[in-house]
Amino acid sequence: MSLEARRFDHAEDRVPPKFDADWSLGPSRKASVENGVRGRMLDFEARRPIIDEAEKARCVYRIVEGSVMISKMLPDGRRQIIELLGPGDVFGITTTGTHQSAAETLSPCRIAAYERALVESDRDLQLLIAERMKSQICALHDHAMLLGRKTARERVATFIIRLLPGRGGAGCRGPADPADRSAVTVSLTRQEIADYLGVTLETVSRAFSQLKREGVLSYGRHDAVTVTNVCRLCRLTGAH
Amino acid sequence: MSLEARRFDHAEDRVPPKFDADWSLGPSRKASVENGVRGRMLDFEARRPIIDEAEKARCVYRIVEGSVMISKMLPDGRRQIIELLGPGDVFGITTTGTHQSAAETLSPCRIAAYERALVESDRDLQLLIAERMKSQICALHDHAMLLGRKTARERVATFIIRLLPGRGGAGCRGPADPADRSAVTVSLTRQEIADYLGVTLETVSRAFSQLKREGVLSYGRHDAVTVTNVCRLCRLTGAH
DNA sequence: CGAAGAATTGACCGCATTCAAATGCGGTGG
DNA sequence: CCACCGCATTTGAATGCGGTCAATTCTTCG
Repeated sequence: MSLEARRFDHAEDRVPPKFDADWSLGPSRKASVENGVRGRMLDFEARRPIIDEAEKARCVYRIVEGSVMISKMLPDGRRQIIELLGPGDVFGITTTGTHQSAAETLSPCRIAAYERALVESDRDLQLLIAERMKSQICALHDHAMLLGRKTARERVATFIIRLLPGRGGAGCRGPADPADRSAVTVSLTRQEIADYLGVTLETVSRAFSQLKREGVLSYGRHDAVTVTNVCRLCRLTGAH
Repeated sequence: MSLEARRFDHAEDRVPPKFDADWSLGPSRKASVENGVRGRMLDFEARRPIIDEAEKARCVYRIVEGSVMISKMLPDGRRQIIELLGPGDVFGITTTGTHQSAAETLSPCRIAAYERALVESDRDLQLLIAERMKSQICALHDHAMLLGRKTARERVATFIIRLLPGRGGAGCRGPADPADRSAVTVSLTRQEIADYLGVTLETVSRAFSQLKREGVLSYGRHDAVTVTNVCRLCRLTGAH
C-alpha cells in the first residue's frame, strides 16, 4: 500500500503546443478516418501536458505517433498513472463535460484532436474510437489485476514484459528458447514506473537491481535494458 | 500487497441459464435498441456464472436488470474483481476471440446477449455499446487509482460511498448536512469486497469494524449497513 | 437445535514504505 | 578536458501497514 505524498508538477514549464494547421474538416466522408484524418493535428515534444485533470473537455484525442501517459492525482499529491498509450490509442474520453485525468506526452508525439461536436456527428469516427476503446478496456482489466493482486516483483516483471512487443501474451507459451534475449528502451523514470505500478520508486529500483543481480536483466544506462532471459522473466510475472 | 492464494470455484454448482425465447432479430431498425431489444434475453439467478475466463467469445452482453461482477484469476488462485456492473453496463468485450475475464451474477439478472456477428453488422448497437464503454472506462480509471494508491481504509470508505447513489461524486462538495445518514445493502461478501479492493477479507472486516466503532457506520446484519455520517465517510476516501 | 459458512478478532510476521545517505550520470562552463 | 552542479538512481536501515494463521462469534438454514 503506498502512502507517499510526493508532489509532481511538470506544469510549470508548460509550453503551448506547436501545431500545424493541417486540419481538413469538410463534409463527412465515408472513407476511413485512418488516412485522411479529420480534426486538428497536433505535434508535441516529449514531456508536454496535453490535458490537465479537471480541464473542460473539448476534444477527444487519438495518437498517431508517440506515446502518452494518462494519470490522476489525489488532493494530497499521490499520483497514479492509469494508462500508457501508443499509436492508435484514444484518450480524453469522458461522460461528463470535464476531463477526469491528465494526459502528458512521453515522447515526441503527433496527435489527432477531434472536437466533441465533430465526434458526435461522425459515426465512422465514433466506431474508430470505439474499436480502440475495446483493447484499452482489456488493458485496464489486466492492469487492475496487477495493481490489486501482484507483488512488487511481479509488477515490475510484468511491466518489462509488456515493453517487449509480441511477448508475454499469446507468444509466450512454454519454455521456448532458454537463452532468449531482447533489448528494450525504458522511456519512463523510476518514479513514473512506480506511479504506474502502484509502488514506490525505491521498490522499483530494488526490483530492477535484483533482476539484474539474478541475471534476468542487464543494463548500464538506466533506460537501455536488455532482457537476458525472456522466459524466466515471464515466469516472474505471476501470470504463468 | 496481497498474496493470499485462496481458490474460488463457484463453478461446480453451475446451472444452465433459463432463458426465454424473447429474441426478435428481424431486420435492423433505426429505432433505439433500448426498447425493442435485439438478441437473446437471458435470465439468471444470483451467483451464476455467465462467462468463464478463457471461454470462447460468442456474445457481447448488456445488463437490463441486476448486477454482475467481472473478475480475473491468476494461476495460483489469486482473484481480482475488476468491475461491478449494473443496468446498462456491457461486458464480454474482447479484442481476441477469447474472453479474458469471468462474469458472474450478483443478483437475479436479466441480460441481453448479442451475437458477435450481429454486433458487427449493427452500427446502432455498436454505438449503444460504445456509449456505455465510455463510462466504464472512467470507472476503471477511478478504480486503478484506488488499487494503486489508496490505503485499505480509504478503499473501504470509497467502496461504501460508491454504494450510495448520487453521493461522493459531484453531489458531495463541502460539508453539507452534518448528521446525514443513508442506508445501503451490501450484496457482496467480505471476500468479494476484498477481491474488488485488492486487500484481504480480514482487512475489509477490520475496516468495517473500525468505521462502526468510530460511528461512521452502523449495522447489525452484515449486509444491511447504515452510513451514519456520509460526509465524514466521504472525507475518509482520500478523494476530498 | 446443530451444522456450515461468513464474519470478527487477536497475535505475529513480512513485504513494501519511509527516511536517509551515497553513487552515478549528463550537462555546462571555465 | 575536467570540475562542478543538478537530478535520477541505487542502496541501507528502520518502521509499519496489511497479510497470514488461527481461534471465536455470528447468521443462516435444514
